[in-house]
Amino acid sequence: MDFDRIFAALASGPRRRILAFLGQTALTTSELAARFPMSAPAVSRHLSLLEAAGLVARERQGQRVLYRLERDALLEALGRLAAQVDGPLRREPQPPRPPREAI
Amino acid sequence: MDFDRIFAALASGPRRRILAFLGQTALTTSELAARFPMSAPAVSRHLSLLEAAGLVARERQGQRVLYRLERDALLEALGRLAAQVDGPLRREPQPPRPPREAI
DNA sequence: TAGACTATTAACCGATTCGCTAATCATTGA
DNA sequence: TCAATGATTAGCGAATCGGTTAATAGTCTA
Repeated sequence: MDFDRIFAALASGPRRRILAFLGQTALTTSELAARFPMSAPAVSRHLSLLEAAGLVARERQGQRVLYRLERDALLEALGRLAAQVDGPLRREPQPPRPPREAI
Repeated sequence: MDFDRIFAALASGPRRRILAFLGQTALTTSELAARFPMSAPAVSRHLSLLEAAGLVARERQGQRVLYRLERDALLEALGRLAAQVDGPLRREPQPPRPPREAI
């Protein structure tokens, strides 16, 4: 898992907003660009970065490219950082919980 | 809550490692610097940034300055991002859970 | 296959980041 | 009050980021 790349990607407000949009529904580059005060090439580069981090997946549909959120990758990264900073006292073995509650 | 500053702070690997150390125990600047292949001024600047983001708190003790992790601020930020990207289907009202499990 | 449309890459620019060393500030204690 | 110690700030250079416009690539359709 690409921890460094993921948190580098999350450092950008526009990228986090892109992720929030994609959390609602998958969107194409131009659909996203229409929602941002930013050129399409700029959006495209943010998406490339997010894809390299494994936070979004792309799927070509004809001329368009549809992006969707890789929700599990993001939640796993957030959970892993949370675990890292959980002090020893809080890291005592706990009964496994179902995935949704694990993060 | 300083969302932008927090995720900007988390973009740096050394800073995340600092947070992991502070998750175990509070440490002074020089104690941290001894654990990193980095000069004390560099560590100090990372700590200033983390403090500005509200992720650590400083407490002077004589000539030393002790830094401790602001665990709740970090966990709250991670949780808030997680909530932002949780699609509508997953955002259905849920019974409040105790703080530790909320993240 | 030519043209239209979507997406990406290239090239550039200003701002920021991140490390360093040197200098300064803060505190203690002789 | 001066010297020692720990922490921070200043100032510098190399690298990266984030946006722009222009050029290129990929895909559909007439």
